[in-house]
Amino acid sequence: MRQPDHPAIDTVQLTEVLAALADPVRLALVATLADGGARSCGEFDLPVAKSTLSHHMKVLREAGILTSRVEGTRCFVTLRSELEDRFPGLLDRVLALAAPPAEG
Amino acid sequence: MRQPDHPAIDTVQLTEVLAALADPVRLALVATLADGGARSCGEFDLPVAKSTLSHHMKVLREAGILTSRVEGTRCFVTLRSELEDRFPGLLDRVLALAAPPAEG
DNA sequence: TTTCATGTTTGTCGAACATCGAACATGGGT
DNA sequence: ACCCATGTTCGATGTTCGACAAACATGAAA
Repeated sequence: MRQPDHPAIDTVQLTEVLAALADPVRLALVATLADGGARSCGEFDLPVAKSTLSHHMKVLREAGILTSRVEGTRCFVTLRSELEDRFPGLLDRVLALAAPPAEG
Repeated sequence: MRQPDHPAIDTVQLTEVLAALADPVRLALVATLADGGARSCGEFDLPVAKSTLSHHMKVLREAGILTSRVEGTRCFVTLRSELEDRFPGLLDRVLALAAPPAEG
């Protein structure tokens, strides 16, 4: 597996980021990564086929939201820290609001 | 013209709001309303046909982002203040980041 | 009532999207 | 070399989106 390309963070548009986050599967995916840790793609427990998951990863990567790193036969993803430089506070806010109510 | 329906703010989903904002025309539209004032639909200077504009208004209304009020033959729109209750800080953050660089 | 202004609704189009399964590519183990 | 695990890419399918023009609805003005 070749290392995937990541766009220069300056070229990422706000509407592109919003569109990437405007999907339940992708938002759940990003929320899982919110602790800053890395995950292999297979670790996500989402109700989609692996090809679909791969697609969503690509959308998030191209929106500058996460980075992929290939290691052996696995692919680790992390939130892309530069997104905070480009759109300060955006992801934090969205993730805070996307978080489960956490009451009771 | 009948008064348009607005969804109960509790029923609005975050992904729906994000999707509504993830379009350049709609984002520009919302940014114009950011001063809190009302505008009639015709006041917006956007490069789309009026039917298209009407469609975008509908999307924003159904996402709980703005309210429409019909007055005579005109239709006034405003940002919907309850959105702030539902998703605190979201619109502020997005609009701050969408704002023109304002340099020079 | 006829006309005009302002929006909305409807129908249509092509583009983009979400999803899947199948096929493929790659690397690690045995 | 062979097999398995892990992802990616491809092709197909159905849905949604954004755009427009045309038709409609409504209210105000003449």
